[in-house]
Amino acid sequence: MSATGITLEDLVAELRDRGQRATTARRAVLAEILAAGDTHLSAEDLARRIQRQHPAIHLSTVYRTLDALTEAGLIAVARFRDQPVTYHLAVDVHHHALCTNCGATINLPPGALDPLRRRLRRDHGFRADPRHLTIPGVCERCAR
Amino acid sequence: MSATGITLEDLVAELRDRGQRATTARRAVLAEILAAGDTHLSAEDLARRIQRQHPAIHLSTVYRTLDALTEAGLIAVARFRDQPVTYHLAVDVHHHALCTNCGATINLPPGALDPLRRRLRRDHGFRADPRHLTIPGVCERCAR
DNA sequence: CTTGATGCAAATGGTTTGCATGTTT
DNA sequence: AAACATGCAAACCATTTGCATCAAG
Repeated sequence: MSATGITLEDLVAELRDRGQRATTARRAVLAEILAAGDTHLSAEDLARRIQRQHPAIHLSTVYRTLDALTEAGLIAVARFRDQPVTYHLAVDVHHHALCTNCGATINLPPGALDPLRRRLRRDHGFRADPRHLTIPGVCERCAR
Repeated sequence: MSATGITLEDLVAELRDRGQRATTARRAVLAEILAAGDTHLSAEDLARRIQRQHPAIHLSTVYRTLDALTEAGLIAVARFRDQPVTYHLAVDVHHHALCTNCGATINLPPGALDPLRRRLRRDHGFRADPRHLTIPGVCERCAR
């Protein structure tokens, strides 16, 4: 499901296109997020992993980098419950279902929420913007 | 839309039924949440309001009370973005849409997400539990 | 060389906790 | 009286920020 053929260089190029600098820290963050596939990582997760290779890269830099990458549209944010915020590649992934038991993530196709959006619009005049919506529940394996 | 005929005494009775004590602080919190109707209040919002009548009730007590009431199923939690967590009556309100512009809340009928749940179940074996889901977007008035 | 990114340490802000005391049952 | 809730101050923890230094364009 995460077999997008995206490479680190694609992401770096994209970053440059948005007028952002491609620094060591940013490459490292992108590389780890790319390597993580569907797994969602917190800022601290990322810092720990990155520091195996680049001990000098500071947690605060990771936070600032994550902000920059989010702003650039390369990565997206997901929150759930009390857990710290997590990040993942934004490439055409729009909604998630998150297993509250094992933490597994299911990426939903971009249109999955369209019927709901239409209904909200029609019945309540409400323009839903569910780009970063995470739906809690229990995944197939955990359901037994 | 918040014209549920629920009274403070209903809530207090419910609380007692769950084996919890009906203290001044808990009554005060329930009263404010009830008075707030569809508005979502943070712990600090509630503390400020409560302290107008009961200056001695401490913010930490409000937090502990909110935990207790949530545990008892009387109130429910909603999160959005970076904002602090907010609380509202749990009585048969299951999903929300929240205007990111003005903060207005739209309560969706309990079945509003059923089609989505069915699809997730059928296509991914995923049992969604969207009890506390809050859908961001822009409400009718703010859309112009 | 100029602008923006980084490391570090310190600050922030929402939330939680330990403990002695007060209140509910 | 026993069990539990509360007030207060202090701790926590994820995240942010100020500032001097460093690296990318």
